[in-house]
Amino acid sequence: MRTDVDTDTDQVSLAVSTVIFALRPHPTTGRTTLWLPLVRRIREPYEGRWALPGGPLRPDEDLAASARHTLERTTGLAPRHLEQLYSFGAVDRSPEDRVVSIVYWALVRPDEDARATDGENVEWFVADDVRGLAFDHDTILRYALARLRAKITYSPIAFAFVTPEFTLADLRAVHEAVLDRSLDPANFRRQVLASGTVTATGSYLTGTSHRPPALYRRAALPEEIR
Amino acid sequence: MRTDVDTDTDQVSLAVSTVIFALRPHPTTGRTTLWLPLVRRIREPYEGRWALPGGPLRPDEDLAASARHTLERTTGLAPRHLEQLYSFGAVDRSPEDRVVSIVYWALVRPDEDARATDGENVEWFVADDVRGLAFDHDTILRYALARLRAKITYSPIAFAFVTPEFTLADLRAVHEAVLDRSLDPANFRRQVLASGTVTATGSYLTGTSHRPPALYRRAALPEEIR
DNA sequence: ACAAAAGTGTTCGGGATACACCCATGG
DNA sequence: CCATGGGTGTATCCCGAACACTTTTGT
Repeated sequence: MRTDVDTDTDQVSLAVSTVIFALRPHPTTGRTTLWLPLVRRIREPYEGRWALPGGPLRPDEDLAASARHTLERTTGLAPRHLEQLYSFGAVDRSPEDRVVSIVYWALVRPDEDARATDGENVEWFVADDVRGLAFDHDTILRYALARLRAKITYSPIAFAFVTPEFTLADLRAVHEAVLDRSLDPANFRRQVLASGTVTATGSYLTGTSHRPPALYRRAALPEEIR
Repeated sequence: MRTDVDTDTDQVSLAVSTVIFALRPHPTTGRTTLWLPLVRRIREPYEGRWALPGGPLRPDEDLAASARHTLERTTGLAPRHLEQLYSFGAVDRSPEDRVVSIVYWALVRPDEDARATDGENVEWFVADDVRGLAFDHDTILRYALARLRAKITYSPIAFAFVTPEFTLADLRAVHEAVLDRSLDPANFRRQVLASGTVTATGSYLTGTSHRPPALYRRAALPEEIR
């Protein structure tokens, strides 16, 4: 039991990690699903294991800024959605030293993540298939997945996964990929239009082998919903 | 810009603070409302100002354990509900030094908090009237209040405010106090009973000047809802 | 003409709301 | 017997789910 807390504060270190989600086709089924980039640890503990990208918090940067730096280092891209997930601080979550991790989660667009080439120690995985991560990162990933799937049902975060102009089918495909079930096109359309979160651009997407769908843009939000 | 992160980690210190809510009658209106205990700062920065109870995280204790210790020191009581709220880490939230605070929020019962005598530097305040706290604690308190009011509508956290055996009127009073509006007794009853979160004890509360209300207990939860 | 997806209309059922009304106790 | 809250019944509205049906393009 320590008593000299004030003179010995460096025993607890603080890290910021990020769960980065993107949508890509599943390697076997072809259905669009959630992927995330992981980094291979190059030193102990858990050397050689995959882990969430992260790093120590610098004294001169905010928590979200730290998460953005991590994401930039990993994928080379700026997230369209970045949000604090939870803080994990169990005493034994890291062997030897004591580390508290403040975890963020981010969403990036498929057209963006195409530019993100895998580095030598960075690789993308199907989120639901990931197991055996370093530290308590399995737990963190499950938690992030649950949060994403819950939040997409009541919050307009699906926009982070589509291009600035999109069809309602695009938006529906995002929901279907995240929730892993099909949704009624008619009802989905009505719900989205009724929510007032989209505005029609007036133009239509041509080149499809069927009726051209209307293009929409995200509406200027009168009241921000966290 | 620092580069020797590993050898100089004590520049960012980590604290755990707790927003503790209890229900008490409002001093002027008499209506039951939310109160919380605050501690007066006895040193700089913000000396003399009121602040949320908290303290540095010890290397040997988990985050929630740290919050419990703080709460025990302040009110002398164990919370019936303790939950992580959010982590605040803006660079300028504390002058001079850099402090990241992981904030928890707790709910205590009125019959418990009666035993919590105010210390010389501890005082209870009406939550909605509090302003001018130290650091960014005003922001934190607003955030906690919003979270509590949102969460009570879809999660059975009201039990944390009532005794083990309670009438449905007791439970309704909690909701009304937190949301600050009256609820239809008939509909409230049906919703609670339909939710399956309560079980009738079979006994009734006597001594009232009207029909004796049935007493209920919290049901054993088949599926925990966070 | 046909396929395929866009887009519209309609029905059905469950849950929330509002409110009338009866029940059981103390005074 | 009256006041007071406990407790039940019920009509209404709204919203989501299900699904039939029309529209508009490419091939």
